[in-house]
Amino acid sequence: MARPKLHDVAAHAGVSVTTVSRVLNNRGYLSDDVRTRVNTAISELGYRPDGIARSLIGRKSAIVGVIVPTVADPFFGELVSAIENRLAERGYKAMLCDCQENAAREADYLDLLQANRVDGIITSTHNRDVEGYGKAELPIVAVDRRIGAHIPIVRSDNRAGGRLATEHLLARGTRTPLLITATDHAGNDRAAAFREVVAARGLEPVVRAYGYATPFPQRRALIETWLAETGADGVFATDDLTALMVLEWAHKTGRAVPHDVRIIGYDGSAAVRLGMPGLTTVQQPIAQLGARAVELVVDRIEAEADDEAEVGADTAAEPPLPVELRLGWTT
Amino acid sequence: MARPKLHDVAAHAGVSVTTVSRVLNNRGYLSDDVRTRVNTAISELGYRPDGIARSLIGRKSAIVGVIVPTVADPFFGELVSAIENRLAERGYKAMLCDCQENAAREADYLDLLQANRVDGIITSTHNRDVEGYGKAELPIVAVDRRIGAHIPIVRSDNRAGGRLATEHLLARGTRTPLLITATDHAGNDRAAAFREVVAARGLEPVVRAYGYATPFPQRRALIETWLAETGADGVFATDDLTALMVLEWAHKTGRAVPHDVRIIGYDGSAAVRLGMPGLTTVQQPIAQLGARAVELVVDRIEAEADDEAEVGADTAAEPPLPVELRLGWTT
DNA sequence: CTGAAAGCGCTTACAG
DNA sequence: CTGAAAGCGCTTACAG
Repeated sequence: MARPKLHDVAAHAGVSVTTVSRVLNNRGYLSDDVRTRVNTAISELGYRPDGIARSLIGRKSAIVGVIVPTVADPFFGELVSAIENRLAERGYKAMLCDCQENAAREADYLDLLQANRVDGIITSTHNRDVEGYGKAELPIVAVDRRIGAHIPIVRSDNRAGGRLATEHLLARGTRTPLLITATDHAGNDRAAAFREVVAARGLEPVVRAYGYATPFPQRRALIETWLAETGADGVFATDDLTALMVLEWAHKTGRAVPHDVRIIGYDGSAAVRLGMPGLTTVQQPIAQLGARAVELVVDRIEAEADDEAEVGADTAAEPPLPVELRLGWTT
Repeated sequence: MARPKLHDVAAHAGVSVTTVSRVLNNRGYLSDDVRTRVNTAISELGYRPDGIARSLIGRKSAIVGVIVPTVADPFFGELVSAIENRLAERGYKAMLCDCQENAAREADYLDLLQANRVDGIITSTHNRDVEGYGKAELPIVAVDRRIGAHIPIVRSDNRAGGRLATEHLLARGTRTPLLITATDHAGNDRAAAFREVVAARGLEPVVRAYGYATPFPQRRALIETWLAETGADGVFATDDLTALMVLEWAHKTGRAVPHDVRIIGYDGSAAVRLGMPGLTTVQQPIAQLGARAVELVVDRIEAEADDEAEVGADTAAEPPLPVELRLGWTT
């Protein structure tokens, strides 16, 4: 038979659909007899409630939208994996939106997710100025990204990370430190920390930014140009993939690492740790970032449903999670 | 005002809800006047149809479930990114199921996806013998994985890839080739090709399998043991991350690459190409794999909806997509 | 403790 | 060319 519905279960058990629904949702008073009969009917028929119909009523879909630049990037892949798993533990599903570094698509996705009645959104893209987050009337949590005054941000301690990396580079004997980052704007705490620490030693902070949207081949070309041009003997890359590009350049051009040039990355995704454990890097607590974002968004969803007092009006001030220096042989 | 509904638009435009629905779906005859008034009302109210309600009627949710071991792995991350993007182009959303290499969770997900009325499923995990795929009554497509007689498989040419890799290793002067793979079962075409090519040269094929479920630290330990024990001077790893672990071991133990040991990987994900372009590897057409899987599953979904003749009963025999040798300095 | 009825926001025959 | 009504598969007041 086709997929059984509530009606079929009710007929099979000899009760009303109301009663079946109550057993399913465990609400109201039920005699043990009825409960048993209904449960038997459910398993005999292999009944599974229709999530769509349920969503239409309660205004809960139990789906959270997850917006990222791209899961092809190991950092975001690991973050999404952590998010999805924590969501599953809390009974939610993840609708994945992979923006491919494209701001226009992000705005579309925001619309799409709301049309599909997701209960909340976790967003972690690099795009600034995406319209729509302000207007959205559902719980939103940002991961390492500032998108609006009232949107809580989950992040790790970028300033401490930037400081750790830079101090380590200098401690290893770097005289001409270079920072390579994606975008060098005011909110870039890793860059800010780099500048502070370097300047405090009386050295000159040199910073180069490749831009998120730059395709990989050009990005590599840019980076190699900067390395040659600056003659840096220590490089802090604010993501591991860039650090590995620097390492590759050193290999190609016959520089000894760390003797001629010291290299430190940022992120510490499992993939990089596995494939290139020798890379010194600042380890972000990726799983914790994901889990914390889920807690915040789900707590808000459920608080709204319960009509409770607004959950933590000050969650926007989440304390940053700790980072850790992971030593390899590249420094 | 709260989210506007069809009723509100109808009132605003002075027509019936039926008419608004027809404008929305562009079906039946409509006078231009009515069409214009409705469209105006829609934009004035900022109306967006409710996807949930729509799904409940047409039995289409426009959601496809995507089941993978984990997007934290760069290969699967890139695959999912490609899948999600092609799905978006065809008007579908992706519900992500990240199994964390856990067969039990995969079975749960299969259930969950059906309860949420996804229109189809793309699956690409390593688990064998997951119950439920046989019983599922919706379009399913597997990526590089055999799960049932009638489930089409999208894959690249593993046999050719295995041959390319092995021949290349031998051409570079390897005398004692070692294959490191996840599981050494009959369906592993890369391993089969390795054995064939090595045996044809009168050498002895040595094969070691670490098992998907093995946690990373143990995996590394295993691999290092094998490398020491076999004294191999050429290693073919059937995934790039493992190849990078071999490279790291060579570095740690002072082996020169490729002089003392040649190393070739498999997959060629963008992340690895970017971070470690020097790795010789067999490049899979990851984006094409994802796109092709989407075409197959969406074609089937839409054929069912149109009640057309069964789409390609023989799609299970999809020809494999071509792979390519990518040369680096590790061989 | 249990059921009949209304309704979630749409679409779709069926009339007109 | 347009509308009134039934229905998608559930849940939830409201009665009893």
